[in-house]
Amino acid sequence: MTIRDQQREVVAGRLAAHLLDTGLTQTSLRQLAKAAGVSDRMLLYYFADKAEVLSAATTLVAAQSVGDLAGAIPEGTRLPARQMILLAVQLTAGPQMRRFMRLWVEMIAAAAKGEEPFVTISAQVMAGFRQWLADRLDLPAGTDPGAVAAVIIALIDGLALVDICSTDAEMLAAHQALAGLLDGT
Amino acid sequence: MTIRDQQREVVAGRLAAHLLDTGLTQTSLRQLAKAAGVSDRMLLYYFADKAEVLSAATTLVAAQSVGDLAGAIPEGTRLPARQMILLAVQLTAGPQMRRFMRLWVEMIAAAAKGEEPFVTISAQVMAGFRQWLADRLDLPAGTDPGAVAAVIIALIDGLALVDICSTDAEMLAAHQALAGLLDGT
DNA sequence: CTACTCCTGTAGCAGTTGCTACATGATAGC
DNA sequence: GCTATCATGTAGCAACTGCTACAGGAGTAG
Repeated sequence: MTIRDQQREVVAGRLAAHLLDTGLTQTSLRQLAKAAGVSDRMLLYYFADKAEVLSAATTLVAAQSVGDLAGAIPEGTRLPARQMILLAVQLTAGPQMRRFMRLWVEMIAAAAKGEEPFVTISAQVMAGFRQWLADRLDLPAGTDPGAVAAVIIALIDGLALVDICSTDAEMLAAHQALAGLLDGT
Repeated sequence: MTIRDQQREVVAGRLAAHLLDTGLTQTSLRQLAKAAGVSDRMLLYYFADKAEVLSAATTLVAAQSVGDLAGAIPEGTRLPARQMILLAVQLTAGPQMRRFMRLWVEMIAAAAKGEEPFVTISAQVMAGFRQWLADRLDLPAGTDPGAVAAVIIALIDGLALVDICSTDAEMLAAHQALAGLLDGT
């Protein structure tokens, strides 16, 4: 492994943390280089171009976050939709995961603008997460697990969207209301 | 009313259409000016700065879209949560409203980055829509209408997010799965 | 010792950004 | 007719953008 390959990993790790901290607000090459503790010149030596830099950093962030999520759900768990929703909402509302959700929203918006690498990566992460969730759902026969997973993801991501424009108190009330909706049949 | 005031309205209208078409991809002053059919110099004569330009255009878009939505729901209607969800999903999935939802996602992401005028406007639109929806919900006593409205908005907006990263077939299946979830039980 | 590849810093280019200084015509009040 | 405000065009500035050309040091193979 050359120095270059080592640095690629080190830099990607630092940029992953940087993106979790700042979202996509500080993503010029010079800002990224500063956050990674290298010169912008070297950033483009380690990676081909800006898209590859962001690609490496965001896939790493996504992998870490999926890992965190997976760690909180024991292997082999299968839950009915309602309980999965409650668990997922609870997990993603924590301070750690909340930062990722905010970044995730920004990534999808960038994908909506057609910006690479976000179009590609968002689609991959979304598909991966949908599959991951579908495999852990316990559904009635004849139900499409992928489609139900998509709905659950929509609710989770939607709450992250609403969170951006709301107060903490409003979010708390919303979480309670959701529990009530799922509870009272 | 001075020419300036007239132009402010004309330009805002053209920019509203422009934003619905292109999202937030073409939002430099020169690009906005071109879309409005004026020079960038004049854009900054009509409006104080870029934030005010975008503010005028986005509030207009939001007002128009809320109007469209309101037109599809007769005055005085009150629906239980499940039916409201189905109706809202159906309305926002149409080709017209879908463009607004995409723009809306981009606006919230810009708000997440702390960009003005999106922080202010997103919060206003979100609060207004939540109130509007709460007033049209028929809920059991003791339930917080604003909180339930927030959950419904989260689901609607979340579906728009998922839509960005998904195929049409996947979205169709998701809509069916949602109907199934609300129907069963 | 030489040549060659890997690594890294300096400097800068061409394009875009938001915004502004300045000049000029038009119009209107007196 | 004179002055003052409104309206509009031309030109440009300073900052930032992604990216690159070039030079040089450091180690290594022959």
